[in-house]
Amino acid sequence: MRIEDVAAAAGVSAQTVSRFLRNPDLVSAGLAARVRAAVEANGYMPNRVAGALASNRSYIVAILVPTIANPIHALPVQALTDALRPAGYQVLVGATGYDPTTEEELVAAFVGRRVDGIVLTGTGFTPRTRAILAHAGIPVVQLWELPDDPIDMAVGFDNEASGEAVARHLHARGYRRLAVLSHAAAGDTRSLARCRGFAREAARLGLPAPLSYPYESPTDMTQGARLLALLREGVGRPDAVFCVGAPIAIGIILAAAGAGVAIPGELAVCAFGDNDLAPLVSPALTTVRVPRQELGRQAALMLLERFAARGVAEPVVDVGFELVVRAST
Amino acid sequence: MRIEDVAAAAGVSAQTVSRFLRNPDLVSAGLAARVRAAVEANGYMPNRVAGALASNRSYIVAILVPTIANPIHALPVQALTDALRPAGYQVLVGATGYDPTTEEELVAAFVGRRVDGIVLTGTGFTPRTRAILAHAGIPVVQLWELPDDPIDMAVGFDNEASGEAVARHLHARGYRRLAVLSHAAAGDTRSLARCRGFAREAARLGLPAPLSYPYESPTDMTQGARLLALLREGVGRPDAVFCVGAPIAIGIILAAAGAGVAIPGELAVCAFGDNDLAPLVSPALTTVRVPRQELGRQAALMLLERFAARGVAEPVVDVGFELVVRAST
DNA sequence: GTGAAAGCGCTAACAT
DNA sequence: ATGTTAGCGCTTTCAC
Repeated sequence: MRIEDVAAAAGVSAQTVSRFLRNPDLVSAGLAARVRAAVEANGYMPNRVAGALASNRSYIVAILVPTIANPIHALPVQALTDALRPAGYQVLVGATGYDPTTEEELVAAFVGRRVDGIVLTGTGFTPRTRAILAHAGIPVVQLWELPDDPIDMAVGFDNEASGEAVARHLHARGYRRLAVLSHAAAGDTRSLARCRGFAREAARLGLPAPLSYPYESPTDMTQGARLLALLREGVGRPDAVFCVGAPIAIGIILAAAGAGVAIPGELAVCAFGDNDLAPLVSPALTTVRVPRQELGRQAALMLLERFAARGVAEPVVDVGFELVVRAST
Repeated sequence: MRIEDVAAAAGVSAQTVSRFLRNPDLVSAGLAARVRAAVEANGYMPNRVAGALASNRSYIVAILVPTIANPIHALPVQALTDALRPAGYQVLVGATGYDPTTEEELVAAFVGRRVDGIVLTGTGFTPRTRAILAHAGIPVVQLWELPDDPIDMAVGFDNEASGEAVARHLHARGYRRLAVLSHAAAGDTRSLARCRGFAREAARLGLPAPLSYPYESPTDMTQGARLLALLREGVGRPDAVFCVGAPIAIGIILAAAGAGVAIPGELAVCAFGDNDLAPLVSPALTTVRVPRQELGRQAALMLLERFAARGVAEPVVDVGFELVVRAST
């Protein structure tokens, strides 16, 4: 069933049906009624692929995340999806696994599909990724960071500053022997930035360089026991640890209870990334909270503004972060 | 830059470029080299929208979930995405929020986009949803259940049986005053099935009907304290509770520590849905584990088989479930 | 307000 | 192995 068949059934031209479908007000009441009847009688569903080809608008937005399985990224995807749907947009998701090459391939695939916009939870772009995006000329929103040299638009916060804030907090609480646990993937540039800020501020405060222990899986809470043991054996016995990823911190707190390690007495624990569990574990976990929903929602709003051809006033939006101090430090 | 421009640059026909792009082996080595050079020189990216229209294959699969923000659903989305990508498919996600009407709208939108297949984490379909799907004639996989009357294909397990298994386990452990906590949304038919199985088996074992307390947000662990209090005041003081959703159970276990309620001494706790935290909390949580990755992966495999026009031997796949007994019961 | 004509950029089917 | 022809089903543009 094509638009022309509906037109024939309604005794109008295909153009009238097309107009009615997109904006019923453009069609006189009489014809509108006939078209509506014909559409319903035949169960006609417009072919949006053909529409996309003809209009050069796909009404699809793509989002790239390291992994959807991590709630920290699933939430922005959900918020983006929700904010875009009322405007008729659907969301295509790609998981890069923190791999810049996969990211490049996905960007190429999405550009080939002529998506109307792309949201990137970046992974240290390859030069070609940037080139493809520039060449495609579609709106791009970088999420989770505030790049000096944005590809196009960005919604994020200052990752280095978040690490600095944590270092200052631990220092103010009297902790002097710091450690940091972070994700080892090369593509996780934002984790690196947080660590960088943490180490720099520690140095500025006259503290020794934080001991650093990388781990592989950012969501694997069972790593807690292993990492806790590592910390307890660490050179100079750290008295506070900054986990750049809340699940690891939760794992440590739960493991500490079993191992009889007093928190924060023997070891203070805090984390980047708020988590539903942070206030519930015992002791409650000090975290850096980022408005993750807002990240996705803002990205959607900026894209919609662009689609409406209104220029975006503020191409880089800082949603900020907040240090939520709880009992673990 | 269109395919014809590339063809002109390479001194071949558009068809040769098209062939080369999809299967280089179909083109002789000499021409292949020229085409490749022309493609790269011009940074040509095929327009997959036009390709989809001409071939009637979009290489897009849609998946509907209640919400992506819940890890229980995010994992199958990730697994589906991963399994489909090597075959050149991308995934469009829709969040129904457990609302059948939203589900219907999303199904209509996806069908309009001519997706090659749809995966449904169903929400008690409206009749129209079924009609749209039947009319579209595309492969459909229902996830998380084994319907008697599947729309097309299904990958799941027996939800009622999982509730029954839990009831038997609690009875065998000597618990006699059961309660069940479950999600209140009308569209959450699978939670209802688990409760039904639980209650039916309890009756068969001669136990009184389980007390039932519904809650709104399936992922809100802070509900734990409130629900724990409710249970402690419950008529006949339940000695065991089945949480149809692990986050609630985790919340209860964490709250119990603060409230000085002994688990399982004063209250046994178990849950449907395994969770990374289940083995880590104290006491470790007894759960029904479902192979969630397998759910997404199997759905992908079945769709790919269909796309390859090989008939699917087994249109309904039971991935089973497993009762993982831990210290909380 | 409505309709006719001309593509959008690709692939299927057929011919060579 | 390569080229030619004819759409895919819609929207854009322009005429009435």
